[in-house]
Amino acid sequence: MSNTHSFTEENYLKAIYHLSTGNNSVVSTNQIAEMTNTKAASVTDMLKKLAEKNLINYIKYQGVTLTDTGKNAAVNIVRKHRLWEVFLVEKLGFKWDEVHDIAEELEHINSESLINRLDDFLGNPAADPHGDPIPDRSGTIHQKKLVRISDMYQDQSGMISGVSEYSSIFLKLVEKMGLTLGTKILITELIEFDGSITLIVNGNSDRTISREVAKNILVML
Amino acid sequence: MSNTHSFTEENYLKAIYHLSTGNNSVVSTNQIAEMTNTKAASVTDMLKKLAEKNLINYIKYQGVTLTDTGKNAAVNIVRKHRLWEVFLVEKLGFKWDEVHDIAEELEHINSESLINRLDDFLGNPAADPHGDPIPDRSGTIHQKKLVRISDMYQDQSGMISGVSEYSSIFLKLVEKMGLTLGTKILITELIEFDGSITLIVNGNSDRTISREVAKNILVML
DNA sequence: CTTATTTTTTAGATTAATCTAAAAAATAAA
DNA sequence: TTTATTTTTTAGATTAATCTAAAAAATAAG
Repeated sequence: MSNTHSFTEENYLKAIYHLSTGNNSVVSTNQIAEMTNTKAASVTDMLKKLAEKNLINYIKYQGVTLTDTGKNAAVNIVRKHRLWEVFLVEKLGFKWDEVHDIAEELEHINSESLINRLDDFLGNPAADPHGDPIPDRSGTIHQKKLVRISDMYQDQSGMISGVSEYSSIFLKLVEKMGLTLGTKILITELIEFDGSITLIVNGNSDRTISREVAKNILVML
Repeated sequence: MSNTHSFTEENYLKAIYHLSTGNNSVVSTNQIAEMTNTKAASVTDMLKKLAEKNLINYIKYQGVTLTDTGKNAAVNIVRKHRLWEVFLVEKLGFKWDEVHDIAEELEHINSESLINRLDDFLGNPAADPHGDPIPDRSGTIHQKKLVRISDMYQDQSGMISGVSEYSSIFLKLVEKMGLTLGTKILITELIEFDGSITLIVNGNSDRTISREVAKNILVML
C-alpha cells in the first residue's frame, strides 16, 4: 500500500487526473505539457516512466489514461490538497483565494496517518473552500451534480456550490459580487447580445454577470 | 527577504546549524556527511555551492561556518520544524515519538504567512514537544539553560525540560519510565560502578536510570 | 488521395544531486 | 621530522527531470 512516488510523478498523475473529465477520458501529451508547464518532449519521457510503473496506460501517439493504481494515487493527492485547503481556511484564517498555492506544496507530504488525523480534526469535511468534494479515505468521491450558471435557464434557481476557476483574481471578484458558496440565486434574464446573465442574489439584490464569470460558477439546482 | 533554497540545500544548512553547537562552531565535511547520510565527496560539492550563494564561509580543508544569511535560513527551518511538531502533537494527537519524520517533511513548506499563522493558531508556543525552544518570527531563540541528568550532583533537584535524542525507541522508553517533560526529579545516588543514577520522581517513586539515558534527558535546575 | 499542418516522439544536451575511486592536504604516529 | 593514517577534494559517472531541434506519425486540407 501507499507506494511512494516522486514529487514530479505526483504532479503528472494529478494533471492527467484533472484532464480526464467525464467525456474526455483519454489525455494528450500537449494537454499534459500545458497543465504542468513543461514541454511535450519532457512529457513523453515521463509518460514512459509512468507506464513502466503501471500508473498509466500509454500507447505511443494515442494518449494516456490512468490505471486503477494511478487513479488511486491521483485521488489521494487531490484528497490531501483539499483537506489542507480546509485547514488553511477554517483553522488558520486564510481567504479562499490564498490557499491554492500553499496546498499545492502540502499535498505532497507523505503520511497516511497525518492526513487521516487531519481529516478527523477538521470534522471530515465533504468539500473544500471552493466547493470541490473531498475524497474519503477509501478514495470515494461523493460528487453533487452541479451546473454552470451559464447553462441555466431563465427563472431557474439554485444555490452556488462551487467554482471551476481558482485564480486569486477570479475568486476575489466572485466574493466582491457576493456570489460565494451557499448564496441562493434566481436567473432573471439571459442577455442574447453578449451572453451575460442577470440574476437575483439571496432574494433581494439584482446583479448582471458576464458569460465568462457565469461559466465558472457552479450551482446546485 | 525569504530567499528560497532547494530542499537539499535546506537540509545541509540545517545539518551545519545543528552541528555548530556552542564550543564547536566550525563543522567538518565528514560530520555533515554523517548527519545528511551522504558521502564526503557529495558534501564538498554542496559546500562549494552554498559558499557561492554566501550561505556559508568555506575554506578548503578547513571546515565551514554559517554566514548570517545562512544562519537565518537554518533557524527558520528549525522554527518551522518545531511549530509543525507542536501542531502534530497538540492538535492532531500524535505522540511525541511519532512526529519527527513528518515534521522533517513539513519544515520545507515555503510560506511565511503560513508559518506565522500556524504560530498564532498554536498560541505562540515557546517549545516543541521535546522541549526544544521555538525561534520567534524574528529568529530569536529564548533558550533556557538546561543540564543533562548525567551532569547533576547528588541531592540536586530540577524539572525535566528537554531531551537530546529523538528516536522513537528512546522517547517511548522515557515515557514508560515516567520521565516526561515537567516531571520533577531529585538525585539520590550516583552509582560509581557504571555511572547509572538513582532519582526520586515527582516526590514519590524511586528509579534508577543508565548513564546513557541520563545523558539524553535535560533538566532545568 | 496526395500534400500540408499539427502533434508526438526521438536524439542529444543540460542541471542538480549523488556516487566511487584516486589524488592531495592535513593530522597523527613513530 | 619523516612516515603512516585520516580527512578532504577532484575526476569522472550516474540518475531524474528538463530542454531544443529534428524526425516520425497522425490529422486536416486541398
